[in-house]
Amino acid sequence: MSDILDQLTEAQRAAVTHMEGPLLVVAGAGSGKTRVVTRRIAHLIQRGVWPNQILAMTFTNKAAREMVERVQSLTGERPPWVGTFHSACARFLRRDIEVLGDGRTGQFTIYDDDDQLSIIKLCMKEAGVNPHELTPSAVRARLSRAKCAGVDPDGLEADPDWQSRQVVGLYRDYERRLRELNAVDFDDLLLLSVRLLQEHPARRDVYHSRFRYILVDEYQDTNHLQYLLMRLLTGPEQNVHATGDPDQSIYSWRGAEYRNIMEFQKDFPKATLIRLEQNYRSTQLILNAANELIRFNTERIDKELFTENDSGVPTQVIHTATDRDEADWVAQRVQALRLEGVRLRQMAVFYRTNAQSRPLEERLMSAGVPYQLIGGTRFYHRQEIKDLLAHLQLMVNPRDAVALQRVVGCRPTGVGPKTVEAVVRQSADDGVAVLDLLADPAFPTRFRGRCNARLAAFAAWCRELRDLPRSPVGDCVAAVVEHSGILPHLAERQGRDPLALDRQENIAAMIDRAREFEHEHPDAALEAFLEEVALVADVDSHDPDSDVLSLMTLHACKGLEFPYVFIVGVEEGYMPHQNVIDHGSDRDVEEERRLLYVGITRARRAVALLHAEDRFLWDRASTRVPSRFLSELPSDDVERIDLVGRRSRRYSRW
DNA sequence: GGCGACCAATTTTTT
DNA sequence: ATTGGTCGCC
Repeated sequence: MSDILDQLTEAQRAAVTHMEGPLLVVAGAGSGKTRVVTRRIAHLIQRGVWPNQILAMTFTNKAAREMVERVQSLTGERPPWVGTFHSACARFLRRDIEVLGDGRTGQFTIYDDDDQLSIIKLCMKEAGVNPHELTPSAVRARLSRAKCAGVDPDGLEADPDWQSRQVVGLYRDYERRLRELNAVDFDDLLLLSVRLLQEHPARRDVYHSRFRYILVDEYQDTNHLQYLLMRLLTGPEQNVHATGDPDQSIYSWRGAEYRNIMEFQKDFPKATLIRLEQNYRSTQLILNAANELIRFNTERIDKELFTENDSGVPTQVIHTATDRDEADWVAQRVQALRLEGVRLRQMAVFYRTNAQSRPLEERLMSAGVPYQLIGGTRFYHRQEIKDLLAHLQLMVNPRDAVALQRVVGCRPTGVGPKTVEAVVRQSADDGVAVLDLLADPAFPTRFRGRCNARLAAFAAWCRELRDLPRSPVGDCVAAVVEHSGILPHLAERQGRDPLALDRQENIAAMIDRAREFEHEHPDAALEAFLEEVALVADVDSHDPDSDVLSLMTLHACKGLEFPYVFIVGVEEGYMPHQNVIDHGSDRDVEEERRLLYVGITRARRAVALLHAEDRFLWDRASTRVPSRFLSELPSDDVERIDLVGRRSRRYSRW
């Protein structure tokens, strides 16, 4: 017990020892929030609460894992259930989705945003919508926004915005298709869980008696559905604990409403409010810069972080001639710090968009600086990985015709889109899952189309796929790779596809990943593996133990900290982003400012903000303007270094 | 109808 | 860098 309460300030201790009733902790950047949350969980457990009566929801799987580890080392007990909203919902639905009676079963597939987009394109094609007038990604954004706000097609029909009403038909088609495919998208995980709890009080009671303590981290970034979920999961005892910081809300584009945190006390009038404003992470000068910057936002609760740390060194603002010089400066500075004995894992580079990593990577590579890229072209989104996953998804969910199409298309099978279309139509007519139809030994008699030898051979192959052993997971994935013929097919393409070798290696890495998963969860089913793969975030791949430089977007850096931080591309067009300048409101600009605030407050010892005079954008040179946010920094605490016209020409490619 | 080759178009941020 | 479209060949 004693070490749980060790070295805590009064405010922190009050939060840690809070037992019953609603609790809101407004925790500024670097104020020891994680510490407070993990210790509160440990404290609850030590006071006799069973770990499995606690449900904690974090923003990323990595945060969840960390929390589990820390609680475990504090208590030595079995850890509570910690996960993201999405993974918790996936588990609720695996169990209970059939209660909803919309035709979906516990074997549902989780579609990622790419799958979502292809379904929307299909719907648009069928409805004869011109994709140039209304782009599929705009439709997706609207549908997602509607879903996250809890608006169904009927509700959208009443929307005052005609552009929203325009997509009502597509919304209905899209939903119908997902139901037929026995699939859900990310938003559905939340939406259907909310529906489950709202419409089936008996299920809700089950969850209430199971989870007596609910904790929600990063509350400023919850959307309406997540808010409803929290309220629905909170039992009559109201043991709900939310933690967050309105100044770090950076996901409004995904439906996050930081008003949720502002109104917690209205929702729970008995709530205890604890504010953590002392920062233990950064130097005074870093904090001055951050405080001064965020003061320019009008919509916020007044909050001023303070620290008793050293004043440190001024924040540097570096103006270079080109993007190449910018990358060069970072590489050289990293090398210099290394010579001073700073480890690479103590440094990180942040940027606004994933595409900005390219010039950095080139310089770092030639300078011999090892780095890890968080995000970017994500592993699980590579085509060969998606091809392999489609096989597994089809095994689990025999109704997944989208997966079937991918399986057919990833290598020559003698079967093409037209034939698949006919088979899918037949399976719909018969009311039989498409894989079950194909795998049926009586397929030729049940399929009313032409059944030539190639199709019969493919049907036999499908039967073998369906009957492969599904556990243990590692063996299953290896067997599917073997059966799929993906590797020989890639080997054959070696000459024409320069990436063929990489792809083969990625497939091998995927088998390793499955074996690892099997090792961590010996009894887990194939479904569980697919779920993990579908729901892992990019920050989840961040490995703080390997001694390399970390590169990531400003969104991905949330929740992390590094002694030395570089932020590149601090220019109009990136910060704020061009889309915000062109179409955004003041509120959107404020979110961009918060994004930079989050980046700066990750740093313990020093921050450098870089911007270039000229930059290659879409293969064309463009002249850049420093970000408006740079002029908002306190000039006394900032050191401005202008390198334009000095060493630039040496490295310039013009 | 299937398949391979070639060209264009898209990328803000992510569970 | 993936994908979706079109074209010519089997």
